[in-house]
Amino acid sequence: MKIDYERELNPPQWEAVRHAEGPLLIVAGAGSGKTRVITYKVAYLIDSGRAHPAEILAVTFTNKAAREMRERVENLLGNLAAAPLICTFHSFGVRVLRRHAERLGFRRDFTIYDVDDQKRLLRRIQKDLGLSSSSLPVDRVRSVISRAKNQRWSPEDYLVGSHDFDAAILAEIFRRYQTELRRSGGMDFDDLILLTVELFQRFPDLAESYSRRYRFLLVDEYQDTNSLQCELLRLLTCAHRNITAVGDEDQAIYGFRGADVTNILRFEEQFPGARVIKLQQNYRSTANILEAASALVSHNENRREKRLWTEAGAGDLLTMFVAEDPAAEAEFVAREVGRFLEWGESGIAVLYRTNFQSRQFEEVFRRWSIPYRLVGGVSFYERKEVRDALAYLKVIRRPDDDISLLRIINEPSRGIGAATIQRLQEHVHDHGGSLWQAIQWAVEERTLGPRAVLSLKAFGELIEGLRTLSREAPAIALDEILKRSGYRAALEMEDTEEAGDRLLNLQELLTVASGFGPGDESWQEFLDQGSLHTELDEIDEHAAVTLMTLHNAKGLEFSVVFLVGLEDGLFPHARAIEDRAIEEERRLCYVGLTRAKKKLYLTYSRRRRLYGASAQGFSTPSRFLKELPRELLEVQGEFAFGRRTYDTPVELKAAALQSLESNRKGRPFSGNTLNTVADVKRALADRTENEQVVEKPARFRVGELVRHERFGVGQVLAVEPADEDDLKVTVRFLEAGVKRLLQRYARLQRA
DNA sequence: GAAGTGTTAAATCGC
DNA sequence: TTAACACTTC
Repeated sequence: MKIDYERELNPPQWEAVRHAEGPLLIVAGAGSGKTRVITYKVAYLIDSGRAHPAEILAVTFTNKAAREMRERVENLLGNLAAAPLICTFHSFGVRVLRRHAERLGFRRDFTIYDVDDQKRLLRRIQKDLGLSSSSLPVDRVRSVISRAKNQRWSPEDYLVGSHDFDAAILAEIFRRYQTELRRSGGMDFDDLILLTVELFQRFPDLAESYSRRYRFLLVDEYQDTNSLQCELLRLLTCAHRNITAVGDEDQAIYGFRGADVTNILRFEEQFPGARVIKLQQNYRSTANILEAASALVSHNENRREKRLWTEAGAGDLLTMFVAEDPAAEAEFVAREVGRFLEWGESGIAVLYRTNFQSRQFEEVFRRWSIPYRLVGGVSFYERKEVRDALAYLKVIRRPDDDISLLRIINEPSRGIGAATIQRLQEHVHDHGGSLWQAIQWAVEERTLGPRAVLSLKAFGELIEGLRTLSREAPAIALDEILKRSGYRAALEMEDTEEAGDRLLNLQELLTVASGFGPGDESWQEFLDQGSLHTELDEIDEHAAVTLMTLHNAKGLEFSVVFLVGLEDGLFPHARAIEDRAIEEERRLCYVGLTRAKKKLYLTYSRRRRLYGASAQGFSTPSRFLKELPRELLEVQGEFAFGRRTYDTPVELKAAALQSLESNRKGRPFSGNTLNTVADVKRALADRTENEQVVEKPARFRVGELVRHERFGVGQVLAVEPADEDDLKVTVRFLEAGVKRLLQRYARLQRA
C-alpha cells in the first residue's frame, strides 16, 4: 500500500478508516481530524483494493468541501485512472436527474432556479394576488415553501398541516409557484433532492442500479442532513450497507434549511448493527480555547455528553474587546491583524454572524492596505450582469424558460415595459403556453399597441436569430449575444466605473465559458456550475486574512480567529431568540470558537445601527459571553470613545473631554470622571443594574451635552421616534457611579 | 407607456 | 449598499 496508515492516524482514526464493510458512524468532535479520516478512508478503500474508485460516492454539503476532499485524495494517491465521485447532495441530484428526469415528466435540460429566480417569481405571484411585499416578506414565503417541500407536502397538505396565520394565502402562493415552476420546466434547489428521491422511489430498479454502482457511500457533516437527504441515503444503500457517516451534533447549524439533528442521534436505529467510533482528541486548538468552547456548548441540553481533550498547552487567554461602535470594533481588529501580519502570521479569520457585517471590516482593511479575502456576500455568479448573460444562454436554448426570459426581455432597454409584460402574462394566464408563445401571438395578432408590437417583434427576431448559436461553444455564443443584443454596447455607453466593472465581469465569464466546448452536455455543465456555484475563490487566494460568516467557516481552521459582533440580537440573532432556537446559535458559536488554533478574540460593539433604524441602538453583550469561564478571558483595550480606542483611561479621558468641549454648544458642562476598567467589567457582568432613567423630559439633539440633577453630565447618543408623540432618547452619563446608557421616552415638543 | 431620476426603506444563515 | 417605489420627462 502507498500509505502507512497506522503511522499517520491515531488508533481510533485508523479503526474508523479500516472498517470497510457495514454501517459506521464516526462521531467526531471539533478538530479531531474528521476530514482527514474520511479522505484517508476513501484512499484506503482504493489503496487496499477493496473498491474500484468508480464504486465510491462521497457526499458533502458544500462545493468547497467536495473540492477539497478531491484534492486531498489526489494528494494521497496521485492521479488515478478513475476518480471516486465526490460531490454535494445537490450536484448528485442534478447528475441523476439530467439522465432520468424524463421519467418524471421533465425535460432533461430542465433549468435550475436559484434563490434569486425564486424570489423574482414569488414577487410576481404576490403582485398578481394583490399582496404587498411588505405585508408578506418574500423571504418568509420562500422559507415556508422550502420547509413544506422538504416535508414533501403539496400546497394542500401544507394548508391542512400548518398553523400559520396566513396559511391560506401562503398555500395559494405555493400552488401558483409550483405551477409556474413546472410550466417553465424548472426545478428549485429543494426539487433537486426531492425529485431524485421521488425518482428512486417510483423506480426502485433505478435506485438499485445506483446502489450497486456505488458500493461504498461516505457522508460528511451527517448532522446537517434533512429528512429527504436521509431518505436519499437510505435508497442509495438498498443494495448494500456500506455507509460511513461522519458528524458532530454540536456542529449542527443548518436547522433553518430543514436539517434535523435527530438523524445523527438515530443513526443506529436507521442502520441496525452500525458501529460507532468516537474521535475525541482535538489536534487543533490550545487547551484554553477548547475549554472555553466546551464550557459554552455544555449549556445545550440536546446533545450527547462528550469529552474533548488535547495534548496541547494552555496557550493564550481569550481576548475580549468592547468597542464603542462598529467602526471602533473594526479598527481594533485591523490593528491586531496588522500586528500578526508583521510577525508573519497568515492564517487569520474574521468571523461574523451575518453578511452585512463584513462591510465595516472591508472598509478599514482597505484603508489600512491589509489584503483580505471575502468569502460569500455577492458572489461572481450572483452579479446582475453575469446572471443576465446566463439567462440569455438559457433562453436561446429553451425560449419557453419564462423565468430567464423575463430577466432579459427588456435588458438592455428595448421598449418593452411593465405594461406590455403585464399583457403578455395575462395572455399566458388565460390561454396557457409560455411567454415566448405569447410574444409570437402578440406579434401575429397585433392586439397590443403598435409600438409594443414593434419592440416585441424585434426581440423575437433577436432571440430567433441567436438560437442557431446554441450549436456553437458557449463562449462563442455568449460573445455573439453580448454583441447582437446590444448588452455590451449599453454598458460601454454608460461609461461609469460600475459599468466598467460589469464589462470586466462579463469578460471573466467568457474566460470561464471558454473552458467548455460545443454540444448539449458541455453547455449543460457550464450552466449547472453557474447555478450551483457559490463563490469564485481564486480571487486573492493567498491573502492572509479571510472574512466570512460563521456558517462558511465550518470545516476550516485558522491560527487566529476574531469572532465579532457578539451582541444579543445579532449573535444570537434576534430571530433565533424569538423562535427560541438558541441552541443552534450556541452551536454556531461553538463552531466559531473551535476554528481557532492559537489565538481567539471576541469582540462586540456597544452601539450598532440595525435594521435601518434612524438612530443607533444600544446593544447588550451576547449571552454567550457570560457562558464562557471568566478565568479564560482577558478584557483588553476597552477604552473606547467615538470611533477610536485608547490604551489607557487617561488617554481616553483626554480625548473625550476635548471632544465634549468642542461640542458643548452653551450647555452646562463640568468636569467628569470616565469609565474605569472595573466599571466596565461590572457593567458587563450585569448590565441592567446600571441602567437608569432620565427624569426630566426635554428636547435633545444627538451629540449634545445634557446635565442631569442626579447623574451629572452626559452626552446624547441617539434620539429616535418611538410612539406618535414620544421620542426615545439615549444618554450616556460620564460621571462616576453612573456610566451606563440611559433610555427614556421624552415628550416630543413640536416646533 | 417607457425610460430616467430621485428617494427611502431594509438587512440570518446557504445548496 | 441595494432595490423597490414614486415621480417626472420624453
